[in-house]
Amino acid sequence: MANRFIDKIERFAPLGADDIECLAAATSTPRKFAARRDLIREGDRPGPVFVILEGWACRYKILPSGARQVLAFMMPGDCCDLHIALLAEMDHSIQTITPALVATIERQDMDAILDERRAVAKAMYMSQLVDEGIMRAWITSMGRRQSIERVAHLMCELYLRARNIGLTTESQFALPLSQLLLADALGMTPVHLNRVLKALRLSGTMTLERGSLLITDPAKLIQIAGFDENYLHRRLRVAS
Amino acid sequence: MANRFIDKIERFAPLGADDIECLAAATSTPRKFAARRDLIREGDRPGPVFVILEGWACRYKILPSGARQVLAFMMPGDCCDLHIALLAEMDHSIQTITPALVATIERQDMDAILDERRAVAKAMYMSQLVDEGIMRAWITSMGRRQSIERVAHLMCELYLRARNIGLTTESQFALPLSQLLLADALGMTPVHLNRVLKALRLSGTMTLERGSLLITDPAKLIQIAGFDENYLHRRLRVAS
DNA sequence: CGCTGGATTGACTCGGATCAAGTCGAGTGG
DNA sequence: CCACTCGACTTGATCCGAGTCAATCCAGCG
Repeated sequence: MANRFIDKIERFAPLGADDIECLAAATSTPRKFAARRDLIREGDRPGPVFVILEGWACRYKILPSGARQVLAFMMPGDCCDLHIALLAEMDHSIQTITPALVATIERQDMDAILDERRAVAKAMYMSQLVDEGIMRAWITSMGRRQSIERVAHLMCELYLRARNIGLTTESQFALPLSQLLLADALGMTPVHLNRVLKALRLSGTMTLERGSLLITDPAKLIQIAGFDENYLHRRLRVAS
Repeated sequence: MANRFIDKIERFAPLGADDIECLAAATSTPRKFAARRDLIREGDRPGPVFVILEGWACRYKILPSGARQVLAFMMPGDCCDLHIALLAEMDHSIQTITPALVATIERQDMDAILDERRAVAKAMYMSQLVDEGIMRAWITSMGRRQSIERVAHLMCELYLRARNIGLTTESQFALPLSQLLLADALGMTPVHLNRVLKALRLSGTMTLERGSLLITDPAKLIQIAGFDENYLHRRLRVAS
């Protein structure tokens, strides 16, 4: 049975059979969650590290006004901050988007892995650095990109991440995110997002429908987004 | 001689005399940099970890259009990602804002410290988690806050961070950031930022001039910002 | 003392928000 | 099998926050 977390981590640094076994053991008893279920809420005391094995989740914040800002999308293989247990309180919530299979790693186990398994620790730190890079890209998008560029950029990011874990076929992949959720991630209104998606569709760039994204003109999408193809993958130092 | 980095780190976890000595040694040969000098550029191979001892710096990205997005402000005591050396290439640049005193910690030294000094490692991980929290707050600001709220929120953040390291007097502190730089951080135009600052000044909330921020009505500033006072400090788990 | 880069202000434009109706499709129950 | 409902998606009309363009103003300084 595939473990998408191990698959992903393994891409960052070569792991020994015992490393893999150790990770497999740590994530061997995942739990099933329904869609739209909070795994942890803002204000909660952080517990174990969450690892998404199947399905999608997101980090988000709710503002006093009631507005929601999605901070990150988590797809199979993703996990949350390694040292999260050091904080007294979550500053954001994490919620499933689709039904999901989620493993948890307790703090001591996590610490033990990071201490004793250097290769695993290295791979996981790299993964975390990539996630930070994604956050920086989001800040850049929200601050300095027009809405159509922002949408295109996010789609590039999600496509590449999905491809990295083998979830794409050709230039298409399952993207189970409602327009409302995407709008909350992109800092725009659902109405305007809808218009932007229409424009992208009419220009023959990409089509998002029935939970699936089809990129009809990758070059154009990348050009609209001003996407730096290096940003998610080639930046990683090859085994040093 | 005060070492603002140690002062800051020490607030996160109790350190032994030997821990402090070790950090002091690691940052004992800082270098002076002029203002507006890149410490490292996007595309560069990451080197040592930078530690700002005196002065201000910022992380930023330049878009193909030439627009700049500032990703973070670094003040005395701040340092960049601990595991930065794992990446093949920087995805952003770091530049001094004012003349600055910057120490560097080589990769092996950093690894050794994180390995052997558990208290130091813990404190530094907490510091990094706080920085990540700040990034999430920035994403939230850019996505879901009006410009005046965004400005107020950033000022609250900077004030608190400055206060934490003892750089404030009453409700005032040195803020050597030009309106242009602030605009690039807030995702707005300098012209509009100027108007927002004027509005905040006229409403008796705060005044930013000649490199110094004076908060005349803290309660009002917090209220405009929708600032969660917990977000930078009380979230830290007290020595566990 | 003129130069230069930031700060300030005004006039005008525009991207995206808001408000308000629909439309469409998957369930659900009669 | 069809009416009913509910949530997500669409579309049109209008408004407004923030961007753009273009002058000044001003302080530090070579």
